[in-house]
Amino acid sequence: MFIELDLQSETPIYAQLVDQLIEGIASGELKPGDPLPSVRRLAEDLGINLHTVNKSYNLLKQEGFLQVHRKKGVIVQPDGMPGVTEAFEEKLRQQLRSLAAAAAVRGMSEEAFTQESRSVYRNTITNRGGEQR
Amino acid sequence: MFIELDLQSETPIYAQLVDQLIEGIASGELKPGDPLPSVRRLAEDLGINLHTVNKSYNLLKQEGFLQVHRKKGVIVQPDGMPGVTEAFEEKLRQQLRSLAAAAAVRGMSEEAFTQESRSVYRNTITNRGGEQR
DNA sequence: TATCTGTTATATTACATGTATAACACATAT
DNA sequence: ATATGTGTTATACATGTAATATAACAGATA
Repeated sequence: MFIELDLQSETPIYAQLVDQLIEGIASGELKPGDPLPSVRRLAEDLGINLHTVNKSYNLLKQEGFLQVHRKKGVIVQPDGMPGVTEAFEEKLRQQLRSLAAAAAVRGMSEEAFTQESRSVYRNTITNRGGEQR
Repeated sequence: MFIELDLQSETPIYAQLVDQLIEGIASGELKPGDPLPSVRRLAEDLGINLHTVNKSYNLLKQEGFLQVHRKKGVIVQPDGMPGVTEAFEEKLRQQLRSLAAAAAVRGMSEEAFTQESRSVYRNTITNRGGEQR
């Protein structure tokens, strides 16, 4: 599992980590039941603090993407991922609204925006990391 | 121009304001050359501080969506909006990647995600809750 | 002259982020 | 049993951001 953090980014480290773990699950690189590194191990590997990793893990646990087993440690949710809840749809729409408006103002067409969304979705669930085009 | 702020939201007030002004421009509710309220006026109307409005205006000015005229005050960019820059495309893709992964993990199909994007784009550039213009 | 504009400066409060130690209960391997 | 590793919790500290509060300035306006 590749994880690349940008310590200069305005996006918090714990949020970058959450994003990349979700992308790992979406891409199939992380499968249900797979173990994740311990908070101390991953923190050391990434050169960050234990509590920052713990915060990410807890957020993912709270959303139902991870489980914590006293025996197996932290694993990817093996009993089915959370579905498309009303809360998620609302958040998705709100974020898309912001992106769509910024795109439209800059002259990006409906088709271009829609195709970009489709393209990103495809790259998300298949390829990872590499550049293309 | 309706502006609704959620003071309880985790999204900063200045960012909500930036978003809604861009949506106003995208929808056509705000047209190039249109004047915006003064920082003091808008701050008072919204019940927030002058500097918060000023921060939003400055961000929008810096991105090229607003102009500040010594005579006309703050107006919507009359000389053509910024286009689809490389920096914007990169930011758009990064945000879409996060959304697409979260959607995919929850079982949202490519088609559903794509159609949601298209739908939101359409609602953005057309009518906004019964405005006349 | 008095008022309004954006702008700048300073100060303060509150909160988020990230780090740093330390300790706890539980499980596991030697 | 002892040592080690696990997630978890508590406390503390430094830094930066967000938001507010006053105050002042230069330029435009009525």
